[in-house]
Amino acid sequence: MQEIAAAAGVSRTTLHRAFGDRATLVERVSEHVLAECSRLFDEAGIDEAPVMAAFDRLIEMPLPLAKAYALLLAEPGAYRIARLVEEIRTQDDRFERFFARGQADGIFRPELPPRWLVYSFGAQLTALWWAVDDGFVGTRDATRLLRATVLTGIATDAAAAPDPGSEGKP
Amino acid sequence: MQEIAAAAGVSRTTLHRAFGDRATLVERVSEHVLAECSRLFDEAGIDEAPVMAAFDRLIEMPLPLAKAYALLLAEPGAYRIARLVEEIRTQDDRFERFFARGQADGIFRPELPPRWLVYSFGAQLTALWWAVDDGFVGTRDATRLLRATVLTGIATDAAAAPDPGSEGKP
DNA sequence: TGGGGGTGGGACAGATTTGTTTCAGATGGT
DNA sequence: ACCATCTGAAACAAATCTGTCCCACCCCCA
Repeated sequence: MQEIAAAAGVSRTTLHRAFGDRATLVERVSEHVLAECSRLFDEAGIDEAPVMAAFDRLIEMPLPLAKAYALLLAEPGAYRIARLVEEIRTQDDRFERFFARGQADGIFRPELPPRWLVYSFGAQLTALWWAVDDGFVGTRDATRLLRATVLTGIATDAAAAPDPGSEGKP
Repeated sequence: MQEIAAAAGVSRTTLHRAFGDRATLVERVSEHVLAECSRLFDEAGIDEAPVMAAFDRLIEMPLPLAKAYALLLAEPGAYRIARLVEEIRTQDDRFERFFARGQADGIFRPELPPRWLVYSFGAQLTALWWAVDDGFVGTRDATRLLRATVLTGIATDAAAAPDPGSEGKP
């Protein structure tokens, strides 16, 4: 509480006046993050817009939201609030349907479980915020790097298709 | 402490006798995790073995270590121990050199900063543990999914190369 | 000049955590 | 049976955290 108040630039007293209990504080913050996330999904049109276009809008998500979402998932107290757990599950399911739709449309590889894509994408989004925060990635490069890594991976085309079996050996 | 002791199946007293202070406990555990990680890097031969072979050995890393490493990075107290921070930096640099070597050998895309590859790979490794833990990914599929997602991404070959410009439109 | 309304500092009791000590019981080797 | 060693339960003081007061202060508006 002391640290939170200090980070927010207010006193512990004010923090308490604004949110009351500690439990209600995490609840309010979590609700806000989830709602913001849902709003971004809406704006990107992940339910109905063309998959690749929605994907491109999605990866421009503001990084601070990714940070907040990661911190929310890292907060153990959040999992004790049934409504929040339910909401997180709902969002995951929604995101999973997006990837499944992409697979049906031939955009995403069908052999990868859509649920795994949710995890993988989310993890890389968090990693991107972290890398930017640590100063290793510029804000300008962020979207490009995320798009490249998520969509086409890190291997070169030559290395990714070793079936022809004619490269790499001296 | 109470929870840690319970999770370890011992009493709080024994935990204290074994590690003394709480600070020294996190320090000892962190040291162990870092050392284990370094040992796995050695075994995989990330400094000198052929890049793709080392990569394939690396992605078979035991998931519990990824879990422990993620928890270590999530522990705020760890960053107050200068030696640990230094060690983490050393490991990151070593891993970054691995990716740079892969780029020099034509295995990894040269346009992605090696440091970002460290972040992206680490994030997906953590995500994989999480997905397995949540029951969405079987232990048997784990390595395959990680390899596919990291190396070649999630897009189909058709969607990944939209330059020819002849697919996806009805 | 005189209030509202919001804010911070300080103080407070209650709860929780932490580190330590003591003692009783279990284990295992000789 | 005996001793060494380890463990857990309980109790304890010290420290920290939490939630709530109260009061002084500041700022803005009338």
